[in-house]
Amino acid sequence: MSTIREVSRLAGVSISTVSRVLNNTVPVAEDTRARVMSAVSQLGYTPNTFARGLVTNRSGGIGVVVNEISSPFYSGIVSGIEQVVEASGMHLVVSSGHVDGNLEQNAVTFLKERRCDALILHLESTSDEQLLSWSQGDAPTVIIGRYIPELAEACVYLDNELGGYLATKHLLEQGHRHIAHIGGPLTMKDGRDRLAGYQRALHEAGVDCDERLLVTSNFVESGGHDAMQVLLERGTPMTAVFAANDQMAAGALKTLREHNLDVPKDISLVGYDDVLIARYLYPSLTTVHQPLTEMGKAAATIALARLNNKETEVQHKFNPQLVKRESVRSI
Amino acid sequence: MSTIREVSRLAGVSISTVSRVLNNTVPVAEDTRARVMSAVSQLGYTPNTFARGLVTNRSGGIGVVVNEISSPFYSGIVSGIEQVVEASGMHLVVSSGHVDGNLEQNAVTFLKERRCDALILHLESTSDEQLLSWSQGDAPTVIIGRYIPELAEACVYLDNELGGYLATKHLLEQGHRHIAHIGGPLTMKDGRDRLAGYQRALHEAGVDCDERLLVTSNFVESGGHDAMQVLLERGTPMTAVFAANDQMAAGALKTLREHNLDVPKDISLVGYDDVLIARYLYPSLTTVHQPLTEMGKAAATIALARLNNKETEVQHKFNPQLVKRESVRSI
DNA sequence: ATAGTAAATGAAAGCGTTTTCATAGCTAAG
DNA sequence: CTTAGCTATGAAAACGCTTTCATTTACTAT
Repeated sequence: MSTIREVSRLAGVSISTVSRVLNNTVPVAEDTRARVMSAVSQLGYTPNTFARGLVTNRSGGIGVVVNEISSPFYSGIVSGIEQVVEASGMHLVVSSGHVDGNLEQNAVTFLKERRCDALILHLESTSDEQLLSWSQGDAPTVIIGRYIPELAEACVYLDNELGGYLATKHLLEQGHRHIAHIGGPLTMKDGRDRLAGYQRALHEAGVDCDERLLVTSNFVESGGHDAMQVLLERGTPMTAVFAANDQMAAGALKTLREHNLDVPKDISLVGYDDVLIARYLYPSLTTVHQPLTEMGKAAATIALARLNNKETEVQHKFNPQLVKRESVRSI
Repeated sequence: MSTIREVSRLAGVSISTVSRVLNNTVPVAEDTRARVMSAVSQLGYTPNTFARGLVTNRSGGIGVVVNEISSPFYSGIVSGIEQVVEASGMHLVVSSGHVDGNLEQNAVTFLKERRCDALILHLESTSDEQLLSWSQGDAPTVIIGRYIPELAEACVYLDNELGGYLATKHLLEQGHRHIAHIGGPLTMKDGRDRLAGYQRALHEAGVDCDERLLVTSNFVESGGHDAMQVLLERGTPMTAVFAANDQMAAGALKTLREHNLDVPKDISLVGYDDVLIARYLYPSLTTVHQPLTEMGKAAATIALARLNNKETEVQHKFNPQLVKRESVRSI
């Protein structure tokens, strides 16, 4: 690896001049600039990141923490972040939280130690207070999937209450009156908000909110499967189910099929997230779409803007959208 | 941020001693070690990565290039890599190739400039020669999804020919004789190998390889959809289809449904990859499973071993496995 | 007792940049 | 013709660490 000194010797200038050419900080005479550039390409010189970082205190890395990269939900977000970050010549350092609170903490600490220039976090088991304290640190911090008033400018999130409302309202409009809800864990804000939206839609329509039509479970396929089982065993009449995410909907669909119930003929079904499987299920799933990639892009844009002390007009609150497919019928 | 100097002052020792305590390089008297450690935690000191890297020439980062993080296929691999890398106290720097050859090049160059200690690559549009030349560089390089004889020790790959063989053989065993194949692009080795396995199985069973039952297309849903359309239009009799990946199988399934053909009653269907959707499709898809996470782990293990000049016994060639679900029936 | 050796520690060089400050060479104003 | 004010460049400090080499101290062996 060649150094800036070798370049300067070959070009017959001082290392300061080489640095200036490379960083475009100060005007340099055209011919010296040309000599330097030619020396650079002759030697195949690339600046040493460490030396540069030591002086500038910038690593060029943006740290990202999500629960689990391999989930379609998170990888959609990461993909959006990546596009923006890489376009700006920086790079992505990824770490997973794996749902566990301690691991989330570790992941963040880890990235901070690695001197990431900014952090983009989607955390579930970490308190608002903790996030607040992290945000005081040197590295600009952007939070995805949560709204914290004190950090409003640093939050990118989806209106989950609205999503729940849209899903339920759609079912109401199709004539359904006995609508069950398979909710996510109430410990998670996403789960609570979607439930709240469900309830608001029912109230607005003057439909009673029957407790027996409500089950909460985990955001995975088996969670939906079990929850549907519970609903059927209760025997409460229902014509539609709104599941708080697509994987739960898929599980519920399986249970219904096991009971020889047809979707949407016997029971209509709505999911949430619009991940890939929603399109592939049979019947394809009516669900609530979240602009994951867009949200990732927005988060990255905010992070970069803060890093460079620039102002940006970026959307913070994203709206979910109902995607109508084949799993709902009107009655 | 506190520095090693402040720690040394607080502990009443020299900075060399602090460094020695922190890196465990040389024995240090028990009481001095204790004094140093207490100073470290009092100040909340963390070593500056840049300064350390400048001396050691190690960044602690492992670079990963895949086509597209948001695809379930790649994120499975990345997830495996991450587990191993993070357990070793290093971190992951991720960059996407996005199928395009130039971008793949860029991504690798980018990571090399970032002084990643090792690289793990899953590339599609890059030649073996290029990979070979990259492997000569300072950073150990591991290649996923390809076998290059000169780099045998650095390759982690799946026996795709065997996978194609298993899928086809299964259909043959169920009594099928007219088996179509929706292949991937023949420019991609994966596509060619799976096709080869398909042909070998047919030959072994003494079944003619009818050209009219062969279509190639792109590894996406619409590719499968179109390819199935072509097969049906040709009108060649067939009772089963082997698609070269699950997404194509899903597309084919859609086409069949549009033509009121039932799977598996009228046509049996086998996919490849066993990504999440395979389980969720209706009927759930018989497919060929690849141990993605395991392969990622293996790749990371090799990279770390090379980095530390250690020997490891790691599996390089992984075997695919047939997963029987509901999309095949015997005739 | 004394030389010799091992163990623990300190001093200082060096890693490759960026950046501040100084200087040399000009141009324009008085 | 002198001097102030630019502009382009160079010299050198600083960033925070690891590591080599030197030094001190404490022991062991003669």
